Amino acid sequence: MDKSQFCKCLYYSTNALSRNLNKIAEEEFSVTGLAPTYGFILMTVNKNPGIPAGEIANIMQLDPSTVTRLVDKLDSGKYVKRTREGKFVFVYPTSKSIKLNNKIIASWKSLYKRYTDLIGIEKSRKLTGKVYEAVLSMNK
Amino acid sequence: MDKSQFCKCLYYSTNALSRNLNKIAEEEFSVTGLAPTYGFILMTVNKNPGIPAGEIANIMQLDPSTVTRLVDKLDSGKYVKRTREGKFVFVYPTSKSIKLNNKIIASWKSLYKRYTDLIGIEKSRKLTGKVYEAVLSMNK
DNA sequence: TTATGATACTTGTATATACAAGTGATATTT
DNA sequence: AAATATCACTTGTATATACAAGTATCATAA
Repeated sequence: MDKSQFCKCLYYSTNALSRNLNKIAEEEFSVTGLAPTYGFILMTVNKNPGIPAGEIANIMQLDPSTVTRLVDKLDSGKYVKRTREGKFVFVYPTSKSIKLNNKIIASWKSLYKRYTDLIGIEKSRKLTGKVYEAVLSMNK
Repeated sequence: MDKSQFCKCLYYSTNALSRNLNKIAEEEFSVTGLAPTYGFILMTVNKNPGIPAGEIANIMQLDPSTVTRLVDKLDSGKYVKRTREGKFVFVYPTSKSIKLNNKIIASWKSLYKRYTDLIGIEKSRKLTGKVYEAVLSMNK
Protein backbone atom coordinates (compact mmCIF):
# COMPACT_ATOMS: atom_id res chain seq x y z
CA MET A 1 0.00 0.00 0.00
CA ASP A 2 1.48 3.29 -1.06
CA LYS A 3 0.74 5.49 1.90
CA SER A 4 2.46 8.54 0.52
CA GLN A 5 1.18 8.97 -2.98
CA PHE A 6 -0.02 12.39 -1.86
CA CYS A 7 2.96 13.44 0.20
CA LYS A 8 4.28 15.49 -2.72
CA CYS A 9 1.07 17.50 -2.79
CA LEU A 10 1.20 20.76 -0.89
CA TYR A 11 -2.57 20.89 -0.56
CA TYR A 12 -2.74 17.46 1.01
CA SER A 13 0.27 17.94 3.29
CA THR A 14 -0.80 21.36 4.44
CA ASN A 15 -4.26 20.12 5.31
CA ALA A 16 -2.79 17.28 7.30
CA LEU A 17 -0.48 19.63 9.16
CA SER A 18 -3.30 22.04 9.75
CA ARG A 19 -5.44 19.32 11.34
CA ASN A 20 -2.59 18.15 13.54
CA LEU A 21 -1.82 21.67 14.71
CA ASN A 22 -5.46 22.41 15.25
CA LYS A 23 -5.77 19.47 17.55
CA ILE A 24 -2.97 20.56 19.84
CA ALA A 25 -4.07 24.18 19.61
CA GLU A 26 -7.49 23.18 20.88
CA GLU A 27 -5.88 21.29 23.72
CA GLU A 28 -3.68 24.18 24.74
CA PHE A 29 -6.42 26.79 24.45
CA SER A 30 -8.91 24.69 26.36
CA VAL A 31 -7.86 26.34 29.63
CA THR A 32 -9.16 29.65 28.24
CA GLY A 33 -12.57 28.13 27.56
CA LEU A 34 -12.27 29.24 23.96
CA ALA A 35 -11.31 27.65 20.68
CA PRO A 36 -7.99 28.92 19.31
CA THR A 37 -9.48 31.15 16.64
CA TYR A 38 -11.47 33.02 19.26
CA GLY A 39 -8.30 33.42 21.26
CA PHE A 40 -6.53 34.91 18.28
CA ILE A 41 -9.36 37.33 17.68
CA LEU A 42 -9.41 38.39 21.32
CA MET A 43 -5.66 38.99 21.28
CA THR A 44 -6.17 41.12 18.19
CA VAL A 45 -9.01 43.08 19.71
CA ASN A 46 -7.23 43.54 23.02
CA LYS A 47 -4.24 44.88 21.18
CA ASN A 48 -6.31 47.07 18.86
CA PRO A 49 -9.42 48.27 20.69
CA GLY A 50 -12.00 49.52 18.25
CA ILE A 51 -10.63 47.55 15.33
CA PRO A 52 -13.12 47.32 12.44
CA ALA A 53 -14.51 43.86 11.83
CA GLY A 54 -13.16 43.84 8.31
CA GLU A 55 -9.67 44.41 9.60
CA ILE A 56 -9.99 41.31 11.76
CA ALA A 57 -10.96 39.43 8.62
CA ASN A 58 -7.84 40.77 6.88
CA ILE A 59 -5.49 39.91 9.69
CA MET A 60 -6.93 36.48 10.30
CA GLN A 61 -7.42 35.86 6.59
CA LEU A 62 -10.98 34.79 7.15
CA ASP A 63 -14.08 35.59 5.16
CA PRO A 64 -15.95 38.64 6.53
CA SER A 65 -19.03 36.51 7.08
CA THR A 66 -16.97 34.13 9.18
CA VAL A 67 -15.73 37.02 11.29
CA THR A 68 -19.30 38.19 11.80
CA ARG A 69 -20.17 34.73 13.11
CA LEU A 70 -17.15 34.51 15.38
CA VAL A 71 -17.57 38.02 16.76
CA ASP A 72 -21.29 37.32 17.27
CA LYS A 73 -20.33 34.56 19.64
CA LEU A 74 -17.68 36.60 21.40
CA ASP A 75 -20.22 39.37 21.79
CA SER A 76 -22.92 37.14 23.21
CA GLY A 77 -20.34 35.73 25.63
CA LYS A 78 -19.48 39.30 26.69
CA TYR A 79 -15.94 38.95 25.40
CA VAL A 80 -16.29 41.98 23.11
CA LYS A 81 -18.57 44.94 22.46
CA ARG A 82 -19.50 46.24 19.04
CA THR A 83 -20.50 49.65 17.82
CA ARG A 84 -21.88 50.29 14.38
CA GLU A 85 -20.90 53.60 12.81
CA GLY A 86 -22.13 53.97 9.28
CA LYS A 87 -21.07 50.96 7.37
CA PHE A 88 -18.35 50.04 9.84
CA VAL A 89 -18.51 47.85 12.88
CA PHE A 90 -15.89 48.55 15.51
CA VAL A 91 -14.97 45.86 17.98
CA TYR A 92 -13.88 46.63 21.52
CA PRO A 93 -12.56 44.47 24.33
CA THR A 94 -14.42 44.09 27.61
CA SER A 95 -13.03 43.61 31.08
CA LYS A 96 -13.63 39.91 30.59
CA SER A 97 -11.41 39.71 27.55
CA ILE A 98 -8.77 41.93 29.08
CA LYS A 99 -8.65 39.75 32.15
CA LEU A 100 -8.35 36.69 29.93
CA ASN A 101 -5.54 38.08 27.82
CA ASN A 102 -2.65 36.67 29.83
CA LYS A 103 -4.19 33.23 29.83
CA ILE A 104 -4.66 33.38 26.08
CA ILE A 105 -1.08 34.43 25.52
CA ALA A 106 0.08 31.68 27.84
CA SER A 107 -1.92 29.16 25.78
CA TRP A 108 -0.42 30.53 22.64
CA LYS A 109 3.05 30.03 24.08
CA SER A 110 2.18 26.51 25.19
CA LEU A 111 1.04 25.80 21.67
CA TYR A 112 4.36 27.07 20.39
CA LYS A 113 6.19 24.86 22.83
CA ARG A 114 4.11 21.83 21.87
CA TYR A 115 4.89 21.99 18.20
CA THR A 116 8.48 23.06 18.55
CA ASP A 117 9.04 20.11 20.86
CA LEU A 118 7.64 17.84 18.18
CA ILE A 119 9.11 19.40 15.07
CA GLY A 120 12.23 20.99 16.46
CA ILE A 121 12.68 24.64 17.29
CA GLU A 122 14.83 25.63 14.36
CA LYS A 123 12.83 23.58 11.88
CA SER A 124 9.62 25.12 13.16
CA ARG A 125 10.97 28.60 12.82
CA LYS A 126 12.11 28.03 9.25
CA LEU A 127 8.96 26.19 8.31
CA THR A 128 6.76 28.94 9.67
CA GLY A 129 8.69 31.50 7.64
CA LYS A 130 8.32 29.50 4.45
CA VAL A 131 4.66 28.83 5.04
CA TYR A 132 3.94 32.47 5.67
CA GLU A 133 5.93 33.44 2.59
CA ALA A 134 3.75 31.09 0.57
CA VAL A 135 0.63 32.66 2.04
CA LEU A 136 1.82 36.10 0.99
CA SER A 137 2.63 34.98 -2.54
CA MET A 138 -0.89 33.56 -2.84
CA ASN A 139 -2.57 36.75 -1.71
CA LYS A 140 -1.40 38.99 -4.50
CA MET B 1 -1.84 48.26 12.62
CA ASP B 2 0.40 45.26 13.11
CA LYS B 3 -0.92 42.84 10.54
CA SER B 4 1.64 40.18 11.17
CA GLN B 5 1.69 39.64 14.90
CA PHE B 6 0.75 36.05 14.13
CA CYS B 7 3.01 35.44 11.16
CA LYS B 8 5.54 33.70 13.40
CA CYS B 9 2.91 31.21 14.50
CA LEU B 10 2.92 27.98 12.58
CA TYR B 11 -0.66 27.23 13.51
CA TYR B 12 -1.90 30.52 12.19
CA SER B 13 0.20 30.49 9.02
CA THR B 14 -0.61 26.89 8.20
CA ASN B 15 -4.31 27.53 8.58
CA ALA B 16 -4.08 30.52 6.28
CA LEU B 17 -2.17 28.52 3.69
CA SER B 18 -4.60 25.67 4.01
CA ARG B 19 -7.55 27.96 3.31
CA ASN B 20 -5.83 29.52 0.32
CA LEU B 21 -4.94 26.15 -1.13
CA ASN B 22 -8.38 24.80 -0.45
CA LYS B 23 -9.91 27.58 -2.43
CA ILE B 24 -7.90 26.92 -5.56
CA ALA B 25 -8.25 23.18 -5.07
CA GLU B 26 -12.02 23.57 -5.11
CA GLU B 27 -11.79 25.62 -8.26
CA GLU B 28 -9.61 23.10 -10.04
CA PHE B 29 -11.65 20.10 -8.92
CA SER B 30 -14.94 21.71 -9.84
CA VAL B 31 -14.78 20.16 -13.33
CA THR B 32 -14.99 16.74 -11.67
CA GLY B 33 -18.17 17.70 -9.87
CA LEU B 34 -16.52 16.75 -6.60
CA ALA B 35 -14.78 18.55 -3.78
CA PRO B 36 -11.05 17.88 -3.63
CA THR B 37 -11.17 15.49 -0.67
CA TYR B 38 -13.59 13.25 -2.54
CA GLY B 39 -11.25 13.33 -5.50
CA PHE B 40 -8.38 12.22 -3.33
CA ILE B 41 -10.40 9.39 -1.89
CA LEU B 42 -11.48 8.24 -5.34
CA MET B 43 -7.89 8.26 -6.57
CA THR B 44 -6.99 6.16 -3.56
CA VAL B 45 -9.83 3.73 -4.10
CA ASN B 46 -9.20 3.48 -7.83
CA LYS B 47 -5.58 2.68 -7.14
CA ASN B 48 -6.38 0.25 -4.33
CA PRO B 49 -9.69 -1.47 -5.06
CA GLY B 50 -11.08 -3.07 -1.93
CA ILE B 51 -9.15 -0.84 0.41
CA PRO B 52 -10.51 -0.95 3.98
CA ALA B 53 -12.17 2.27 5.12
CA GLY B 54 -9.75 2.57 7.99
CA GLU B 55 -6.84 2.55 5.59
CA ILE B 56 -8.36 5.51 3.76
CA ALA B 57 -8.50 7.29 7.10
CA ASN B 58 -4.82 6.51 7.66
CA ILE B 59 -3.72 7.66 4.25
CA MET B 60 -5.81 10.81 4.27
CA GLN B 61 -5.13 11.44 7.96
CA LEU B 62 -8.79 11.89 8.65
CA ASP B 63 -10.88 10.66 11.54
CA PRO B 64 -12.56 7.31 10.76
CA SER B 65 -15.96 8.89 11.35
CA THR B 66 -15.13 11.51 8.75
CA VAL B 67 -14.23 8.82 6.26
CA THR B 68 -17.51 7.07 6.96
CA ARG B 69 -19.33 10.29 6.11
CA LEU B 70 -17.33 10.97 2.97
CA VAL B 71 -17.61 7.40 1.70
CA ASP B 72 -21.34 7.47 2.48
CA LYS B 73 -21.69 10.29 0.01
CA LEU B 74 -19.49 8.68 -2.59
CA ASP B 75 -21.53 5.51 -2.22
CA SER B 76 -24.88 7.25 -2.58
CA GLY B 77 -23.53 8.99 -5.68
CA LYS B 78 -22.49 5.58 -7.06
CA TYR B 79 -18.84 6.52 -7.02
CA VAL B 80 -17.91 3.55 -4.85
CA LYS B 81 -19.33 0.27 -3.58
CA ARG B 82 -18.84 -1.08 -0.09
CA THR B 83 -18.81 -4.58 1.28
CA ARG B 84 -18.85 -5.35 4.96
CA GLU B 85 -16.87 -8.39 5.99
CA GLY B 86 -16.82 -8.90 9.71
CA LYS B 87 -15.64 -5.72 11.26
CA PHE B 88 -14.08 -4.45 8.06
CA VAL B 89 -15.61 -2.35 5.32
CA PHE B 90 -13.94 -2.69 1.97
CA VAL B 91 -14.33 0.06 -0.59
CA TYR B 92 -14.38 -0.61 -4.31
CA PRO B 93 -14.45 1.67 -7.33
CA THR B 94 -17.34 1.67 -9.78
CA SER B 95 -17.30 2.27 -13.51
CA LYS B 96 -18.29 5.83 -12.72
CA SER B 97 -15.23 6.47 -10.59
CA ILE B 98 -12.92 4.67 -12.99
CA LYS B 99 -14.20 6.79 -15.86
CA LEU B 100 -13.66 9.89 -13.76
CA ASN B 101 -10.13 9.04 -12.74
CA ASN B 102 -8.35 10.84 -15.57
CA LYS B 103 -10.33 13.99 -14.93
CA ILE B 104 -9.48 13.85 -11.25
CA ILE B 105 -5.81 13.40 -11.95
CA ALA B 106 -5.95 16.27 -14.43
CA SER B 107 -7.52 18.47 -11.77
CA TRP B 108 -4.86 17.43 -9.35
CA LYS B 109 -2.20 18.45 -11.85
CA SER B 110 -3.95 21.76 -12.49
CA LEU B 111 -3.94 22.36 -8.77
CA TYR B 112 -0.23 21.67 -8.70
CA LYS B 113 0.31 24.09 -11.57
CA ARG B 114 -1.79 26.75 -9.88
CA TYR B 115 0.16 26.85 -6.68
CA THR B 116 3.57 26.35 -8.24
CA ASP B 117 2.82 29.30 -10.51
CA LEU B 118 2.07 31.38 -7.45
CA ILE B 119 4.72 30.14 -5.06
CA GLY B 120 7.42 29.06 -7.46
CA ILE B 121 8.13 25.50 -8.49
CA GLU B 122 11.27 24.97 -6.47
CA LYS B 123 9.92 26.72 -3.42
CA SER B 124 6.76 24.65 -3.59
CA ARG B 125 8.70 21.44 -3.83
CA LYS B 126 10.83 22.28 -0.83
CA LEU B 127 7.94 23.62 1.16
CA THR B 128 5.89 20.50 0.54
CA GLY B 129 8.77 18.36 1.73
CA LYS B 130 9.17 20.36 4.92
CA VAL B 131 5.46 20.40 5.60
CA TYR B 132 5.18 16.67 5.15
CA GLU B 133 8.20 16.13 7.35
CA ALA B 134 6.47 18.15 10.05
CA VAL B 135 3.35 16.04 9.66
CA LEU B 136 5.36 12.89 10.16
CA SER B 137 7.09 14.22 13.24
CA MET B 138 3.71 15.07 14.75
CA ASN B 139 2.28 11.61 14.15
CA LYS B 140 4.67 9.70 16.36
C1' DT C 1 -15.12 -21.64 27.05
C1' DT C 2 -16.31 -17.85 28.82
C1' DA C 3 -14.99 -13.14 29.94
C1' DT C 4 -12.44 -9.26 28.87
C1' DG C 5 -10.38 -6.20 25.98
C1' DA C 6 -9.25 -4.38 21.53
C1' DT C 7 -10.47 -3.23 16.81
C1' DA C 8 -13.27 -1.22 12.90
C1' DC C 9 -16.69 1.19 11.91
C1' DT C 10 -21.15 4.16 12.52
C1' DT C 11 -24.22 7.58 14.55
C1' DG C 12 -25.37 11.66 17.19
C1' DT C 13 -23.96 16.04 17.70
C1' DA C 14 -21.32 20.24 17.41
C1' DT C 15 -18.65 23.73 14.95
C1' DA C 16 -15.67 26.48 11.98
C1' DT C 17 -15.76 27.98 7.74
C1' DA C 18 -17.14 29.57 3.00
C1' DC C 19 -20.20 31.33 -0.71
C1' DA C 20 -24.15 33.72 -2.47
C1' DA C 21 -27.26 37.05 -1.87
C1' DG C 22 -29.01 40.70 0.84
C1' DT C 23 -28.94 45.54 3.30
C1' DG C 24 -27.54 49.84 4.15
C1' DA C 25 -23.88 53.44 3.84
C1' DT C 26 -20.67 55.96 1.24
C1' DA C 27 -18.35 57.42 -2.96
C1' DT C 28 -18.35 58.42 -7.76
C1' DT C 29 -20.05 59.65 -11.96
C1' DT C 30 -23.29 61.89 -15.00
C1' DA D 1 -28.81 66.33 -7.57
C1' DA D 2 -29.76 61.92 -9.05
C1' DA D 3 -28.18 57.55 -10.48
C1' DT D 4 -24.94 54.17 -10.11
C1' DA D 5 -21.29 51.68 -8.19
C1' DT D 6 -18.53 50.26 -4.40
C1' DC D 7 -17.88 49.06 0.26
C1' DA D 8 -18.67 46.86 4.99
C1' DC D 9 -21.15 43.96 7.00
C1' DT D 10 -25.01 40.32 7.85
C1' DT D 11 -27.99 36.38 6.91
C1' DG D 12 -29.27 32.09 4.71
C1' DT D 13 -27.42 27.99 3.64
C1' DA D 14 -24.21 24.27 2.90
C1' DT D 15 -20.34 21.33 4.21
C1' DA D 16 -16.13 19.20 5.91
C1' DT D 17 -14.54 17.82 9.89
C1' DA D 18 -13.96 16.15 14.77
C1' DC D 19 -15.24 14.00 19.23
C1' DA D 20 -17.93 11.03 22.14
C1' DA D 21 -20.46 7.25 22.52
C1' DG D 22 -22.43 3.29 20.47
C1' DT D 23 -22.39 -1.50 17.99
C1' DA D 24 -20.55 -5.41 16.25
C1' DT D 25 -16.57 -8.31 15.48
C1' DC D 26 -12.38 -10.43 16.63
C1' DA D 27 -8.52 -11.78 19.76
C1' DT D 28 -6.64 -12.84 24.01
C1' DA D 29 -6.59 -14.46 28.66
C1' DA D 30 -8.74 -16.76 32.72
